[in-house]
Amino acid sequence: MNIIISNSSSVPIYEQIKQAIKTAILSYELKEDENLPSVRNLANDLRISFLTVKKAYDELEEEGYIKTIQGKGSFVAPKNIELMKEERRREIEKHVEEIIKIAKIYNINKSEIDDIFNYIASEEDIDIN
Amino acid sequence: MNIIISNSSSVPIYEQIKQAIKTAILSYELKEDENLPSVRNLANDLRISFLTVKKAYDELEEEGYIKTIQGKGSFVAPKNIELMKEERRREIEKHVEEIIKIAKIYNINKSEIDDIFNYIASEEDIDIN
DNA sequence: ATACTGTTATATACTAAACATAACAGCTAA
DNA sequence: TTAGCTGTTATGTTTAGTATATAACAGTAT
Repeated sequence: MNIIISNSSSVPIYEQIKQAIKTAILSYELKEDENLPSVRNLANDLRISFLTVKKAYDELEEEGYIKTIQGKGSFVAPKNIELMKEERRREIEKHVEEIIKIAKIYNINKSEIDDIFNYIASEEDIDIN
Repeated sequence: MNIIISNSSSVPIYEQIKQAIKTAILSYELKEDENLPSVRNLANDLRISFLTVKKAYDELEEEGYIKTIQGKGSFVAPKNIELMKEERRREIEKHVEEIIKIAKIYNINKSEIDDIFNYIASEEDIDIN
């Protein structure tokens, strides 16, 4: 797993770590029961305090993404497949809600939004269909 | 103009004010040269410090949305129509970019995204087409 | 035992956000 | 002209969140 954090970002470091690990788990890059780096190792790699990593891990555990056992380490929690699909969907829903809210205020219709989709998709050089 | 702020939100109060006024301007609810509430009045209405309102107004001026004249008040700045369209589009683009990033990671295709669109649109009881 | 894991406690530093208060300055209408 | 609005500036305080360092403690495995 490759975590890159930005020191200058307004997003807290522990939050960046959480996001990176969440994404890795939801995209199956990290598999069930797979070992996460130890708090001290990851902290050394990222050149930050282990307390910052611990905070990220603590919250990930609270949210059910990982499981930590004292003396052993942290592991990807076994997760309900349906639940994971739901969570990925929710991420998208949040943004769609925002888009629709904006479209409503500014009277923008679906075809205009589709145009933006196609524009962004082509820019990122991916096939969205 | 009706501004509602949440004290418990993690979004700063001055940011909430900025967003509300920006939206009102971009949606033509506030028209060119229209008078904004005075910093002290708005502060009283919202029961916050006038310094917080001033911070919001200062940044809105910096971004070109309003114009402030000492002793007179703050006014909606005359804006380039094309520029406004661009800005509204950018708001949507930001979200589309996020959606595509997520779709890329999780292998979600456009029809699934469209389903979500239709779902949210129907929930909000609006015609998106 | 040693060397890894995670845990806890304490203390410090820094920053952003929000506030209170007071004094000052420009505009305008009575 | 003055009263009562506007905005401006300065100073200081409080609070919460983030991140750090250090040290000591506890569980696991070889």
